[in-house]
Order: sequence, then C-alpha cells, then structure tokens
Amino acid sequence: MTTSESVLPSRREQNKLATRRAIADAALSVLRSKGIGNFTVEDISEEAGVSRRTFFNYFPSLEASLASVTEGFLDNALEQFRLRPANEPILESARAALMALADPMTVAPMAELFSLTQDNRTLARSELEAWDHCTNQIIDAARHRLGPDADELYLRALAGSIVSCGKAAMTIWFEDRGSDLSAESLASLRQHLINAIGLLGSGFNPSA
Amino acid sequence: MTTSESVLPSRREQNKLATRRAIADAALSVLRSKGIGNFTVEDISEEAGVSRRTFFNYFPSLEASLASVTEGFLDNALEQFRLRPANEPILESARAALMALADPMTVAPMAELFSLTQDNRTLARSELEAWDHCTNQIIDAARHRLGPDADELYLRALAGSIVSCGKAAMTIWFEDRGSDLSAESLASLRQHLINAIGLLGSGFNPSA
DNA sequence: GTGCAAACTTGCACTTAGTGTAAGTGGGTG
DNA sequence: CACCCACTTACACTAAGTGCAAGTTTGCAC
Repeated sequence: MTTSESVLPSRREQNKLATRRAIADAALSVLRSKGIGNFTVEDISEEAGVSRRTFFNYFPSLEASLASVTEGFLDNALEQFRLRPANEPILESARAALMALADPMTVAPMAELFSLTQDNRTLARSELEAWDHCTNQIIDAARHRLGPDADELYLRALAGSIVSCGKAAMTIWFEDRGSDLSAESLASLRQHLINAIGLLGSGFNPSA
Repeated sequence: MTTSESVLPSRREQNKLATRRAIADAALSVLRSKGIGNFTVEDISEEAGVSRRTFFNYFPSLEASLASVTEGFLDNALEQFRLRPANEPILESARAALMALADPMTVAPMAELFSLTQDNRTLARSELEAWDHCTNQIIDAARHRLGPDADELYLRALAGSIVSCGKAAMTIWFEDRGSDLSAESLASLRQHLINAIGLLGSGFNPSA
C-alpha cells in the first residue's frame, strides 16, 4: 500500500502469472500429445497440476488457453508498434512492428499451434478473437498517436487492413513452409510481411 | 430423379430452409424479448416449435443461429461482388458490392442484431466467424476472376482489407446512427463505405 | 389411395463446459 | 509467529452439444 502500489509486479502477481503460464503450457502439451479435439479441460488441469475450477479462474474456455499463444505472439508486435516514434508514417511503423512476427523465439509456439490445429473450427474462433483484439489495440495506439480528433473511419479501416496483411502473410508463409523455422524460412516470412504492407501502401494497384 | 434432379430446390429442401429460417427468426425474437445472455437453446426451440435436438440439427450453437443474420447480410454483398464484370478493377467491384450493405431490407436485421448485442463477447465470436467466412469467399471469387496464378498474398491481403473496410464503415455508422434506417442515415452509411474503399485505394495516404 | 423408402424429427442418455458458493490452505506481511 | 487475505479446491448445478434408436412425415411410384 505504501510504495509498491501498482508499478511493481508483487510476489503474488508473479505467482499468478506463473500459474497462468503453467496452464497455457499444459494446454499446448496436451494438445501435442492427444491431438486436437481429443482432450478436455480436465486433462489440461491435471497436466498443469491444478483443479478444473482453477483452470476456469484463469481462462474462460479451453480454446482461450490455447489462444493465449497467439495473444502473446501479437502482443509482442503490438509493443513494437507502440515504441515507434510518433512522427513516423503509420505504415512504416506497421512494417517495423510486423517484423517482430518473424522473431524465431516468438513465432515458434505460434507455428506449432498452427501445425497442431490446422483447420479446426472451434479453435479458429478464439484465434480470430485474438487477431480482433490486436486490431482494437492498434486502433487505440494509432488514435493516441494521431490525437483525439483523428478520423475514426481512417483508424479502424487502417488498423483492420494492417492486421489483415499480417494475417495474410502468416497464412501464406505457413502454407509454404509448414513449421520450418530456419533463417531462410524466416527471411521469407519477413519478405511476405514487407510485400503485404507494400501492397497496402500502394492501394493494391495491380501495376505495382 | 428424372428432370428435377438437382437444379430445382425440391420440396424437402424448401421445408428444411423453412425450418432453418423459423429457428433463426425465433432466435432473434427471443433475443428481443429476453435480452442477450438471458435465454437458452431450449427457449429458442420452444419459440420455433421444434425440439432442442432439432435445433442442433440445424445450428451448431446458439450463437450460430443468431450469426445467420450476419451471414445473410454478407452473402448478399458477396453475390453482388460475383456479379461484377471480370475486367473491372477489383476495388471498384468491392465498392459496388459494399453498396449492397446499405440496402434497407438487408441491413435492417443486421442493425437490430447490432443494437441487441452491443458488446457481447460470446456472440462476437460467431460474428467474427461470419466476417472471416466472407473474407474467404472473396478470396475465392477474386482468385476465380484473376486466374489460378494470381498472387495468393495479394488475394488474401486485399480481401482481408476490403472486409476490414466494410466492417469499419458499419461500426462507425452504427456508433453514429444507432439503428436509424432513414434514407439520410443509409446515405451516410454509403458514404462511409465509399470513403473506406477510397482510403484503401489511396494506400491510406494521410494527404488524400 | 395405398404402400414404401428415405428423410426428417424427437426423446433419451450421456459427456463436457462453465459458474456460484463456501470451505480450505498456504504464503506474505506486520 | 500469527494473522489475514488471496488463491485454490470440492461440490453442486445449469446448459451446451452429441450419438443413437425409435417415431413420424414426406415425396414418389404404382
């Protein structure tokens, strides 16, 4: 209550984060061993060494525990976006932020999730939610940068398009390369991301 | 088996469609009367005059029965997109297709759904799924138009961006106008859609 | 119209998701 | 070291979603 008010993550906060991470890791682990759709929240809880009820104290659903992988992945890029200088052209900031998606450490769990889930419907929902959440974060960040009287339509259309470009690049990359994380493969992901933003910046003019 | 092979919707098909529609209508009706989150699949089934089991024969979840509103709304625009001449610039086709979103008949149920659900999380998922499905349909339609050797990254990034623009315009419009369906309000929706596609076509260049 | 086969509906039983509640338990702080 | 509060857990319950088998309707041929 005195000095460590809200800035420092208290010991308890750290523990909670650890539990959360343990559950998320367990979820991925169980997904690996049993395959998509062949396990329950109980399986994950057991693997994580907590009760079923505790699982639901941390995640609202089974899919959410897996989507936390995607969230972490996107949060990283979001952080980069926020760190860009405010006077930089937005698409340039976006390009720089998207580069973070090609970081080996960050993309690895994401690629594994991709490969383990492929075309699963239920999971796809939480996945979409994560991308949508990211879009909203970009909108907020961009609004903050451009001031309160920025055009809302501009903000929303732009943020949505940026995210779509990121998603498109990730999809293409994964279809081409599977979960190949070699330097060369990551370079191609980076190129896809650059190309996508390039298309966006040129208004998808076919001649470009 | 002779002539009505597969082209005409057989009597059985019509009945199924009618049941499906009855359930979807019932879902909206119950949503209206009880409010979001305060009803179950059983309530909808009862209102539609079918068993709970039959409900699940038609829709995989409660949210899906409501999301069918959005699907119908988007399918309409999709149809317009497919009808555009193949040699037309794609963004122009997109603009024309998006105009269908401002059709009073089509947008009315959508606007009501918007107003009844507002910021509900669970429903938002199925909603996102519908927009995502639409994106994939656009990708297919555009691939069909541009031939099989079109750049996949181009297709996906473009389709995603177009849908994002549509979504952005709808969101802004609804925030401004609530469920006002007057001619003037719809004109403003149309203008939002045109503006969004304009932004996309100009690469979101702030000077434009 | 009568009967038949296929399609559609329904009831039942079951697993799992998700939540409220109240009682435990243990770690951090004074 | 003892208290207290945050976190965990067990329990009980509602509702989602599904497989199955028995009923009921519907389209169709005769």
